[in-house]
Amino acid sequence: MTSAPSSPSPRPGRPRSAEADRAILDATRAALVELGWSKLTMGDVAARAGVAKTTLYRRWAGKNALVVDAVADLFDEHLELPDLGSLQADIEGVVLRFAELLDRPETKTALMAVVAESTRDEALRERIRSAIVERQKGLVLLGRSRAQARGELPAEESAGAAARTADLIFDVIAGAVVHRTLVSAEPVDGEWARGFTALLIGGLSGAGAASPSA
Amino acid sequence: MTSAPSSPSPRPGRPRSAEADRAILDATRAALVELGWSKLTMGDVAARAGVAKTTLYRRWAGKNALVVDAVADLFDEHLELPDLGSLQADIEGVVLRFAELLDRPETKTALMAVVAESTRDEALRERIRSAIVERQKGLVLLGRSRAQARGELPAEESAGAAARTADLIFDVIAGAVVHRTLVSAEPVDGEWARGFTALLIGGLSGAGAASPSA
Amino acid sequence: MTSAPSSPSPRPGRPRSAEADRAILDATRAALVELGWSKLTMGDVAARAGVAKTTLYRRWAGKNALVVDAVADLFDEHLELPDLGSLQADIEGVVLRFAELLDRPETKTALMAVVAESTRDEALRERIRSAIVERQKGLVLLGRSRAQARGELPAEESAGAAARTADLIFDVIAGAVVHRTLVSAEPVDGEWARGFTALLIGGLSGAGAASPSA
Amino acid sequence: MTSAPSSPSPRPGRPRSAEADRAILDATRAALVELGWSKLTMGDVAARAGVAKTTLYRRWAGKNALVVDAVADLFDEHLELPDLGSLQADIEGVVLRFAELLDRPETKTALMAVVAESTRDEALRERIRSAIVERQKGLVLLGRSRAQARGELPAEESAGAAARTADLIFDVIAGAVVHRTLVSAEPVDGEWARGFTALLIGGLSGAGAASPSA
DNA sequence: TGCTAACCGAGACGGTACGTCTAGTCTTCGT
DNA sequence: ACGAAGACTAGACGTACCGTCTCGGTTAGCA
Repeated sequence: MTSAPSSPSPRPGRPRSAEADRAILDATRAALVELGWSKLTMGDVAARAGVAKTTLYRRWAGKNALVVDAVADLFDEHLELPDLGSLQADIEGVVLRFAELLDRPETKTALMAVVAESTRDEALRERIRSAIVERQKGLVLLGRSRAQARGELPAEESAGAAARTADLIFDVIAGAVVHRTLVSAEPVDGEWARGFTALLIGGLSGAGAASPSA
Repeated sequence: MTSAPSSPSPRPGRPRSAEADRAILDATRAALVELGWSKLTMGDVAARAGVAKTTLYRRWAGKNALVVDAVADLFDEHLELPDLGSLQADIEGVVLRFAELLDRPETKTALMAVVAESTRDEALRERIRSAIVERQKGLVLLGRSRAQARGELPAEESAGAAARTADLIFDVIAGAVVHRTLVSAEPVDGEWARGFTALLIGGLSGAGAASPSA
Repeated sequence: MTSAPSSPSPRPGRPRSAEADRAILDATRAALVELGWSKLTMGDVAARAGVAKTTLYRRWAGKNALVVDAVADLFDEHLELPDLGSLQADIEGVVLRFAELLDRPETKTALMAVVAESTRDEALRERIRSAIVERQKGLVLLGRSRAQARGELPAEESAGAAARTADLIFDVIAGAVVHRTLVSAEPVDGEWARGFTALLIGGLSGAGAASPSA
Repeated sequence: MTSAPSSPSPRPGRPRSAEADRAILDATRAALVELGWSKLTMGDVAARAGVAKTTLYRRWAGKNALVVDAVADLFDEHLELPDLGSLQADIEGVVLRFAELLDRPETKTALMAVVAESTRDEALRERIRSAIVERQKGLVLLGRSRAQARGELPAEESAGAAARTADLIFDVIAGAVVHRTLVSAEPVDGEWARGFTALLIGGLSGAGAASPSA
């Protein structure tokens, strides 16, 4: 399946390791596209990757962990925040990028499934948080600091309020896009993104609303 | 939900046991609480309900459809919108009620799972929409018309814009609460609800935010 | 076969449909031909006969009893012993008739199956004996008395010996034909029947062999 | 019986457990004794053998094939033909041994059942023939050659006649014993064996009985 | 003519077994 | 020491029949 490496390593160890990892994650994504989460099986992934099931279980604890890693790769590649010059453009941009990512069949079917599983599995929840959620949240922080630098948003009163507001904004953006895409099953297009962004900016800039005194 | 009540002529043969339906849905909820979505099995539900597996499959196509009906009942019971006197109070109320519902173990574990499955199953998606989503969306419409009657919100310019805005608001509210609860795994308490509501009302009453011309 | 016709008092209520009985037995034979014993189901027989399953169970205890009655009818129709003028011709005739009956798909598949079941079911064994076996054994007795009348066979020494010999001959004839047809799966044709009959008559007429002193 | 031992190269992967095979066949026989053919289930056999159902189905196509192999073992162990010095003694001996085998609960309940199934299943018929029937037929050939060596029976005129006669004798012996035991449900004791043997030897040594010219 | 009892169809019911599938582990050989 | 191959235990899957039951409705004989 894989070319025999010419490296004359004297001890047979793990020349496959890195290559196998990639093949497995690729196979996982391909299987997600074709079969969806619930029909995806470890045996099928192993066969696609040209790898024994043993090898999968040696590296991942199970289906959940494997899929999290497989889709996390996608988030790494596709989530970034180019500076588009204004807060509105930045938000619209990230909304559209995120929606595009969610619309891929491999993420669409996998993301909610692992979230569902994570309600019963603390380790999985932590893995999702570190592999996916925190990276997204970073975008919110980055966007806000840019907007504050541009003068579009006021500085926060305190570090605690800043964190709370960032969490709120993150949940609103990610939640709205996910809900629109997966639950309402309607497309997130330019029009929707503009409407949503207008609503959000209106809320953020309005009357100090985002920092409740309590 | 299962039968077509329009037919006035009773079909021949032994009628289905209404008691079994109730027992099955109760058992499903109990099993969700104890086992969670992924460990729930049809055989276990049947055993808890004191019913044969055949009876389950005669009424529901599978685990997905069964669980949708089981949690839909909870939405029926717990989702309502008492008039609290102001738009802010109404929104905070519905947010807290919805969060409370999502925090129940049976919904927490089941909701994202069936949504995930629905990405591959059109019939299931439709079932979720009619059994759960549309009822929630009704609350948004009700709340808005109350607010308009109170003068807190302006009337919509057109029916199309009204529907688009309602969908947007619905996705924002439901998405934010779901994301906060299940993905961020943080509590939706009074403070968060106030912050979120302030953000939303700010956006709604802000400069033309709710009606993008495009 | 099923009813007790001796009772002169007609029971109150609607009498059982005689037509249903016939339709059920016909349907059973047809199902045996098409499906064989193991694939035959009560529900299928009921559907073919245009009758509810309840009606079957009201008349027969189960699949075994039903099939015994269905094939017993065939034995009634096809087992007789026309006087062909000599012992040899009589035996060859009955062998060929019995073989022909066994070669029908409905008997071939059903007979051994009910015999197998009867090893664990005394009531079924009795039903087979009275409905099938005893009638066949009658043919042996009839054939022997004819042969004795013709002078082809000597009279028996005692009633006990007579009964024992008749049983032996019956088991030899029926057993050989059944074994040839179902186990060896070879045809019982005229040649085989002649060879078998010669063997049997040789044994019967030879040196008082059929009546061991013990 | 299950494997093709011709391949000298050991297939890759974990080899099948020989112990499991033995445990399964033992469990099958035990279940036949306790439950009989019709109540025997694959799941029960698996549980008795301490084996997963999958393992059964990996080796045998179903209940029929499994039971054939299980009873074939008994035939291997218990069917042999010690030289008792005379044709009569040899036949009586084999009749009694065969009857004893048939009287065991595991064979009594299973043999007719698989024969019945074999009327609809060519592969099963072939399996029964090779695993059981041919071995029995070998005994007939052996007994005849011994008798011919002793001068008790004449040599055959042709190979074809020899084969035909052997088949006939086999069907007569096996058929009579089976019919006596399972259909007539009467014991095969020494007296019956003597009577039957006398009948058979009389027929064999009688006037040209064994070689019909046609 | 109406009563009553047993019949009939249809089909839902609690059970049990089926044969398949997947998870995750274990064993063997080859490199 | 690792990897592929594949057998292993365990257990859920969804289906098929079993034999029973509950319906509404029918068909006799008796009053």
